[in-house]
Amino acid sequence: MSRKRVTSFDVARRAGVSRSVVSAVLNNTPGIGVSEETREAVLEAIRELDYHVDAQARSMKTGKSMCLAAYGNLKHPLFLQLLEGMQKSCEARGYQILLCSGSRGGGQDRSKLLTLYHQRRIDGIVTFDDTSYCDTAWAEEVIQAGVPYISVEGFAEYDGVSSIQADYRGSIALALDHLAGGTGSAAAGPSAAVPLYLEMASQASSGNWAERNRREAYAEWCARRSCTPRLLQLEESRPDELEKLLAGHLADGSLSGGLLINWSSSVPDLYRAAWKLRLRIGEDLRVMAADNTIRGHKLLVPALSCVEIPYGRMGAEAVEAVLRQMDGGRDKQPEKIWLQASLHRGESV
Amino acid sequence: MSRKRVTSFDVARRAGVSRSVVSAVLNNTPGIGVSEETREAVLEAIRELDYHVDAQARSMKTGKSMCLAAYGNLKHPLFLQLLEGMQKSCEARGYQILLCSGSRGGGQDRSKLLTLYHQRRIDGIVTFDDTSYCDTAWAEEVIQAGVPYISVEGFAEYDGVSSIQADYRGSIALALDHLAGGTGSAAAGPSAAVPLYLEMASQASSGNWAERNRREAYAEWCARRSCTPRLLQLEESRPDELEKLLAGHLADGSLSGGLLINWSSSVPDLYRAAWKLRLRIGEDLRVMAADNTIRGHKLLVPALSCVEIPYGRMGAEAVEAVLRQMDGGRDKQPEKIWLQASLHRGESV
DNA sequence: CTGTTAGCGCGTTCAA
DNA sequence: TTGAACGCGCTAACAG
Repeated sequence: MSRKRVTSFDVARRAGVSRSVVSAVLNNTPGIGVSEETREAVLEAIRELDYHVDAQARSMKTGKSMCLAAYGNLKHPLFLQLLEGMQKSCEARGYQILLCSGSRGGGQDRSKLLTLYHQRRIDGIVTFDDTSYCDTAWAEEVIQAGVPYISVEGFAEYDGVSSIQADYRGSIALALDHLAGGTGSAAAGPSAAVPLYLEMASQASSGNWAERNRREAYAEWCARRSCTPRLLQLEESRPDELEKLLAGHLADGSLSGGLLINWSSSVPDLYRAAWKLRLRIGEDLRVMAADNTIRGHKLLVPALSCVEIPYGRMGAEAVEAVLRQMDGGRDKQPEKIWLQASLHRGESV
Repeated sequence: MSRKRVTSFDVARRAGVSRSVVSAVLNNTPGIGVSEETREAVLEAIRELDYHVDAQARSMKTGKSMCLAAYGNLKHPLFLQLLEGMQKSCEARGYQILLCSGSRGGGQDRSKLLTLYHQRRIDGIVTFDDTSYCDTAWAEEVIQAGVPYISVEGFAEYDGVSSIQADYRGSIALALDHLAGGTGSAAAGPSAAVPLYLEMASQASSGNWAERNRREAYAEWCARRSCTPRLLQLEESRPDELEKLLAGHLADGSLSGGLLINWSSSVPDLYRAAWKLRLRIGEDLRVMAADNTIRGHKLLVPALSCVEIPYGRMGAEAVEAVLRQMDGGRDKQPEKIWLQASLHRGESV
C-alpha cells in the first residue's frame, strides 16, 4: 500500500530542523539564511522520504495557481501548434496549461474562464480567436475582472486588450514575390502577367481585418509594379463556381500569372476543380495559398506552396505577454504584438 | 479597483448563518439539513457578493484536484480529437484537463506526470501513445504510485495497466469489404481480383501489435473468400520505391482489385507517384487507407476513402475509465477497452 | 547570520 | 445548526 502522505513536517523532523527551514530551502527564500550543512540535510530528507510539495497548499498561500487557461476551438487543427508554443514558454516558467475548449457554437462559454479565475484555478488567459473576433463585451468583463489576458488573432483593431497577430500584409507580399519570381526574371516588369488574387468569403469574413489587409497588400504590390490588380471574390464552399472560374480564365489565358488564394481550406476544392478539368497544378496552373491551415505543403499533391502563419511562436509569445501582465500590475497598457509569416516552397508554383 | 476577495466567511455573515451552512448549501451535503429559507438566503448572499469558492482551499481539504492530465505528442494532429473527447467527458463530470505534452524525443519526461500527481495537481492520467508503446517500467511506476491511469493505444498486449484501443482487425475488414464491394457484385467469388495490401514499415512498427493485427485480418479476409492474399511490404519514406511498385504492378494488371495501404501518412507519396505516372486515382487505380491520420477524406484530391479511428470516443471513454478507477480503489483490475472503427467513403475507390 | 515560533489562508467536516 | 479543529505550506516577527 502507498504509505501516508509525506508533509513538510515529516521532512523537518527527519532533518532535525523546523518546517520554515524546509520551506526556505525549497524556495531559496532570500530573507532566511540556511547553512550549507542544513540545506543538504533537508534535501537529503526530501529525497529519502520522496517528499513533494502540495501544490494546492502552496497555491493557497501564495495566491498563484501557476496555471494558464488555453481557450480555443478544438476543431481547428492549428490550435495544436498554438498549444505547443504555449507549452514551451510555460515549461520554461514553471507554469501549467489548463485546457478550456470552446465547444458550443455561438454561446459565450467564455464566461467560464472568468469563473476559473475567480476560483483561483488560473492566473491568466490565452484565447485563440478567429481574425474577425472582437467582442467588446467580453473585453470589458476581462478588464473588469482584472485577469491577465491576451487574444491570439482576435481584437486586432481594438486597443482595450492585448493581442498578438501575424503580419497578413507581409504574408501576401511574400506569396506574390514567390509567385512572380517563378514566372521569369526577378526584374519582371509590368509586361509580366499579374497573379490573380482569389478571395474566398463567408458572411463572417466580409469586413474582416485580415481579409482587408490582404486585399490592400495585394493592391499595393500591384501598384508597386504598376500593373493592374485582378481581384476575384467567391462564396466559400461553391466548388462548381470554382470550376467555372477556372475553365473561363484558362480559356483566355488570364491565369498565366498564377493564382493566389486567401484561404488554404478552399484549396482542395480548387485542386478538385483542376482534377476534373484534367489540368495539372504546378504545370498548367500555378497556385499559392495565403495561409496553411490545412497543412497542404505536406498533404496535397502536388505539394502546396503557401505562407505559414507562425502559430507556434504566437503561442510562446502570448504566454510571455500574459506573464508580463501579471508582474506589471493593472496599470500596464495592453500590448499589440506582430509576427512575421514565412514561406513554404511546394510544387504548386 | 477590484474589491477584496470574498470568502465564505463574508457570505455567512451576510446571510446571517455560519460558514458550515454555506459549505453545506454549496455541496448539498447530505448529513446536514438546511431549511429552504436559509438556503435561499445563502444563495442570495453568494449572488450579491459574487462569491466564488477558492478551488485551492477546497482541493486542499477534499484531496481532489478535479484535474486530469492529458499527455501526448502535440505534433500528432489527432491528439486534438482525443482532447475533444476528453473535454466532453470531463465537462460532464466537473473535471478540468491539464495539458502535458511530451516534447522531447526519447527522454522519459513522463515522470513529470507522477510528480504532478504527488503534488496533488492531478487526480489521474491519460496518455496518448503510439500503438507500439509498451514501456513496462513506466507501467510499474504508475502502479507503484497508485495513480489512476489509462493509455490510449498503448499497452495493447500488456495487462498491467488499463488501455483503450481501436479494433484494428475490424477496420481492415471494413476497408476490404468496401474495396471489394465497389468492384462488382457483393457476392464476388474467388474469381474477382484480390485487393493488394501494402504495408508501410518503420523500424518501430515491425513487431507492432496493430500492424500484426491488420496483417492477420487481411489474411483472414482473403481466406474467407478463398483467394490468395497479396501482401507487400515497403520501407516508409521511399517515394521512388512506391513509384516503381506502382508502375510494375500496373503493367501486369495486378492492381485491378485495388490497393489498401496501412498508413494514410504514406498516401501523399502514393498520390504523388500516381501523379508522376499520370494515373488517375479512383479511375486507373483504386486506393484505400486503413487509418485517417492525415485527414485525407477532406484534404486529398480525389478524396481518400479510408477507415476512421475513433479518437474522439476513445478520449471520452478514457476519461470515464480513469474516473472509475478513482472510485474503485486500487483493487480494481485494469480494463481493456475496444472501440470500433468507421468508414469514410471518398472518391479514391 | 542562522533558525524558531506563531499565525494565516479558506473551505470542509465532525463532535457537540 | 454551530463551533472548533484540520489540511499544508508560507512568512513576518522574533531569539540565539
